Amino acid sequence: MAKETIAGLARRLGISKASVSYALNGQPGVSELTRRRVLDLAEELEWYPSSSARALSRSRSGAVGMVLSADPLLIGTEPYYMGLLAGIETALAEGDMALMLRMIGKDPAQERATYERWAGERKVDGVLIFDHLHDDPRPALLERLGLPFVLHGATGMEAPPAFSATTTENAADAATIVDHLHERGHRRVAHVSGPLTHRQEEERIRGVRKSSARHGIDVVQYEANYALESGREAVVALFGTRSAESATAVVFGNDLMSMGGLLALRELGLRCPEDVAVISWDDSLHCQLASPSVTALSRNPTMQGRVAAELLLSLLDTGEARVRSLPRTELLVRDSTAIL
Amino acid sequence: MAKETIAGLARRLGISKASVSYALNGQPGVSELTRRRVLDLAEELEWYPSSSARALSRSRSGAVGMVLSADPLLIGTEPYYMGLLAGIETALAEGDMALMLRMIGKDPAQERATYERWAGERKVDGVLIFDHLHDDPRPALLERLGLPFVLHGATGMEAPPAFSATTTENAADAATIVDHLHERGHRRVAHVSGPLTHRQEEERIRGVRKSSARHGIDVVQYEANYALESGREAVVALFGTRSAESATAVVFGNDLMSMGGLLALRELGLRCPEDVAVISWDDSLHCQLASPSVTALSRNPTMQGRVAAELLLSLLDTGEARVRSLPRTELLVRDSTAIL
DNA sequence: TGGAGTTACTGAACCGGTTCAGGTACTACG
DNA sequence: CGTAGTACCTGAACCGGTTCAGTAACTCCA
Repeated sequence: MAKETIAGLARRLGISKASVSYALNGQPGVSELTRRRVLDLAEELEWYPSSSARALSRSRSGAVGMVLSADPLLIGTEPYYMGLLAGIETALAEGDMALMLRMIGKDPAQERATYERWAGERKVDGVLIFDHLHDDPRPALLERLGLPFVLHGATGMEAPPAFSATTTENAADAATIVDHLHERGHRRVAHVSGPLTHRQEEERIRGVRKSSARHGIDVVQYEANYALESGREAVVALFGTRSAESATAVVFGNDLMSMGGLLALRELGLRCPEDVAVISWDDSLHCQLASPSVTALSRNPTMQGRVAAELLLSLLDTGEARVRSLPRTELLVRDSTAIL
Repeated sequence: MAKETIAGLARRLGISKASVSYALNGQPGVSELTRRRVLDLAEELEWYPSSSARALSRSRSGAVGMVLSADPLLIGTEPYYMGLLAGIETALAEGDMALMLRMIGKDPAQERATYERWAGERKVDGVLIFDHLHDDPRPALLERLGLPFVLHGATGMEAPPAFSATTTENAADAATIVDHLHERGHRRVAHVSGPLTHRQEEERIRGVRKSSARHGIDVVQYEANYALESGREAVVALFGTRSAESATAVVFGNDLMSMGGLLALRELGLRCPEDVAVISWDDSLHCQLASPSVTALSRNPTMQGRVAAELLLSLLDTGEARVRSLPRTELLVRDSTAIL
């Protein structure tokens, strides 16, 4: 089973390499008869063109890269990223692109080095990046490297960005959440956000403030870092000293912090939802399984991943940068905000 | 910023392409002085060799593939695979290999097609496979395709397999679990396994039977399918009719089924651990967060992934197939098997 | 002193595709 | 009938590395 090549096929059929290539790629320049003969032979021999040879001559690797930069401990527990990944991969597969995955710690230098190397080696045709940071260095870096990219979840842009991106309706989401809490009778809520270095958090905070003001709701802000433990700490800080003006509801920036918060409430002897209601900005199995189950905003990560990947494919295809806002989120009301 | 090539470097330095190549790859044939000049220039120009050109001439793609074949819904919720992935990726990165990821549904034909294509296109140098099935067609297929592979979690081999694999100590794990239950006073336990098409389940069942017999414990067997819902169904089937001979403890094959089981127990009005104790063959955040928290066997997926990846790297390097048994597991005792 | 051995280097072939610039042969049209 | 146009096909260059065979200079030792 010596490896066949295009030259081999050509020899067997008594035609030139060029004709075989044209036939395989559906390009004009060969008769229908010849094309059929080539395709039939390729199938019969179970032959596929060498991806590296193709990549070299086309100057296209056929792969896109993704750097998952997160605490290794967190990575497995963050269901959002897995859903996103699944959506991205299926969309890429449909566009006949491979996904190259790199997992690194929360080290910006390493992420940067990865992009530099990928660009230099021309190992990927483009990359997907997420977690839009304040003064995010990545767009400029990738621009300089000439590596096409899509920023998933761009936020806080005054004007639409000059690059491809998906955008989230953080203000609308904030309104959904606050409206729900208001309807449930809450007049003083705490908002435990992720780190403010993430631009989306700024936007969420603004949104929560604005919606709350409209309803005459008081907001207490607390900055955490998406980890379970930080959700716990937030609750201890917010409710540890049972001050009279404690909030009656807490909005957590993701599902893990919600879980941490729930644990802390229990430890403090506070009941959920009777004493404190809880609502999560991210849904996941954790929210469903917790007791009480946690009301959550479902962002449908798989769908989001699909949208982002399609954006990247179209960018690679046409070279045209586009911005698409992500599909509507959905509030899944569960026990943690039940009416008493 | 026209893309530099090896020819460009050679021209700038006034030497031949061959010398540049030798210098870059640490091969003999160039003086130390020349090597330094080449390396310095490469660094100065931020130049990296084209991966596709290198892949073509070396006949090595520099990537390994992994097919995640699972219900897309399940994929995000199965923390085991994410941990595994993280371990694999970090080990591969250390060996300067890239990870190519493909996610497909539970469709064996599609998995097979993926391997055939990867082999034909020589897109990956090897693959990692897991979930050893009964009459698993993949080892033979990959052998035929000439695609090196490591089977993660091989089980039920009479003799050590002829290919690279990691093996799990299912019998020892079963003993750990049963011993613990016996110590806690249980004399009749139910074992909710994953599908018997998975070879590891056969081995686990045998192990549980054997250890139980030694302790004079009765075992009820139930075959489920790893999904949350199937854990719930198992409990309903086992405890729905409150027969006198109901078990006092349930062993679940993974964390998701444990969660489903916990929900079902609650619905049936059975208390855990008072009426029925629960123990999970897989640990995860779910087990920690559940109430009661669930005693679980931690398999340390990240470490396992690392071992599997290292095995593949050494296979690609030396061509020598090896079998390594996975590191010891650890029983994390939590509330679901508390002493009353 | 002369031949073997070593070191440093080079030209050219090669990996396996894609693509461009022709070259036939055949059809169409004025 | 001459020529332009088209359909089909080919040889050769090219993508950017690696590697082999060969050459020149220099060392070493009998």
